[in-house]
Amino acid sequence: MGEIQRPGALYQQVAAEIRNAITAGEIPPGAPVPSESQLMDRYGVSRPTVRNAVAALRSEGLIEVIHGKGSYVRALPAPVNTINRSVASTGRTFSVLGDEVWEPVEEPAAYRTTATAVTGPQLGLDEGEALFACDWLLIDPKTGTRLMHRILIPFATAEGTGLGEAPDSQPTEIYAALAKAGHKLWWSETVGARIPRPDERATLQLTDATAVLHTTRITHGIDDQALLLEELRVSADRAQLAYRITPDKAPARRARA
Amino acid sequence: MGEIQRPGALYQQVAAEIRNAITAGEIPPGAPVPSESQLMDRYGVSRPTVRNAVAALRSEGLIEVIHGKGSYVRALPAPVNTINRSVASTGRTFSVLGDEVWEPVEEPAAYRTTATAVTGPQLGLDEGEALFACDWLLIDPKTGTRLMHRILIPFATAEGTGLGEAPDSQPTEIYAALAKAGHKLWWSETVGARIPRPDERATLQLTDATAVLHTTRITHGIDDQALLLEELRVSADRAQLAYRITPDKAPARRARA
DNA sequence: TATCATTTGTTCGTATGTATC
DNA sequence: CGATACATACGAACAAATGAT
Repeated sequence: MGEIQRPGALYQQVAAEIRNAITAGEIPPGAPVPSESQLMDRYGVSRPTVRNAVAALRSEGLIEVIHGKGSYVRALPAPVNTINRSVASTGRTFSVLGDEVWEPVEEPAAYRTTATAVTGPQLGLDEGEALFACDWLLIDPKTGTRLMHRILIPFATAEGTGLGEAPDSQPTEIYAALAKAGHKLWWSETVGARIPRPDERATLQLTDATAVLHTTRITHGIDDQALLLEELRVSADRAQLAYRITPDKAPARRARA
Repeated sequence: MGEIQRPGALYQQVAAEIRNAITAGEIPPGAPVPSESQLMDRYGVSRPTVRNAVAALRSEGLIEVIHGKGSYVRALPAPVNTINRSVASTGRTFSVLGDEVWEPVEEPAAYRTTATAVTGPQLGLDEGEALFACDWLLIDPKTGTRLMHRILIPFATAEGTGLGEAPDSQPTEIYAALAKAGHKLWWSETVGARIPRPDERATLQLTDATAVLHTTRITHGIDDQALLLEELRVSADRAQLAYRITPDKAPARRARA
């Protein structure tokens, strides 16, 4: 690191110096970043300036700060769970593939709720219509990765399948019940990500500067009718989602991606 | 908002007060949050404390701060591009579906590179083996959403298809060339997210507190051989990805979602 | 167990720079 | 130009967590 002369705010210059030292490998992953007082001496700046620089690197996810101990370079290629979102079927039995076994952290919470402006249209319901719901908090004991799963079952779907009595069933069991009721199933799924809300940060035990992966899966039956909505939330630092894509025999519209 | 009495740091109590006012709808999206001096008076705290609280809400993505003007509640359900990652085919012609037309912002950059510790195994190559590569920066003119696309073509794939001469081809053209060479194509895709690096924040024009969606698509041909690697990066605030899932006729292993 | 030095966290005060209107 | 509002920077003090004595 050399003397500071580059443009911009002081704290950004300090942050850039440290950032360069990290990306250049001078401070390897896991190694401690100089303490605040050392940085004050090194760059001749005040403590607020140093803390501002450290906060910037922290929000970039480049370093981890431990109260009373110090700052450390984050080992970025963290262990990752790959969650396979494909579905396999043998007749009317469905299975979700993957190398992980997700175990409940707490008892599933089954309750009733109503369709919102977001979930209503996806399920073909009006806002305010009643739904069965069940929330799971799951963990992969091998890696400690936590996962939130929510399932919404419209009354129309529950009728005739007995799902209203057991809204805390596993998705594969629900798929089987729907297939038994005569549905030929397929799924549409959207994937997004965002900065976690405080409550998500707590329940998923997320560290600083981590995003949340958020998927919404709609189960479709006969006539492409929407039967079921599942939501999945998981730390983007710990997990990624996997899909298998096979070409559809659909008419082409526009190209380029 | 009432007087501050809850536990925790002062700035966190202030942040919680403002957060509650926002989530309760007292300050609707787009409306200004009280200025720093107003918050100082309102809660009887110093300027650094107020700034700390505002910084917290800012990093949560709850408010947007404009220098010299004020802080405003972010309109969270932002306009979203839904990028359909399915592939349609009619014979040897492939198309990528979606309502957007992505246009190049700048000329594509074609270059040669080598397989890394990450990309090598995915393509079945040793680290350091040479590759053709091409980077695109695309934009959806309707929404202004930007998108980074990178394609990696191993030499083995380029041979016999003439792709080495035109590494800046569209993916659909490359798919067609591979199908013409006798490959029956399918794709595997992984989706992750992370906090953007400073350069990604600049090229994708990301605002504060936005994550980047990151997908890696492998094109498979005969014998499930890996032929091609595509990477996609896009603002998680602006875009989500969509997949279609149909059940595979594969043997079941373990259940539980 | 208790104490102490080190390090980060929180809070106050104050001053000046810069962008917006 | 001036008023307002956010950005940067310095100084100072005490609180809280950590690790070693």
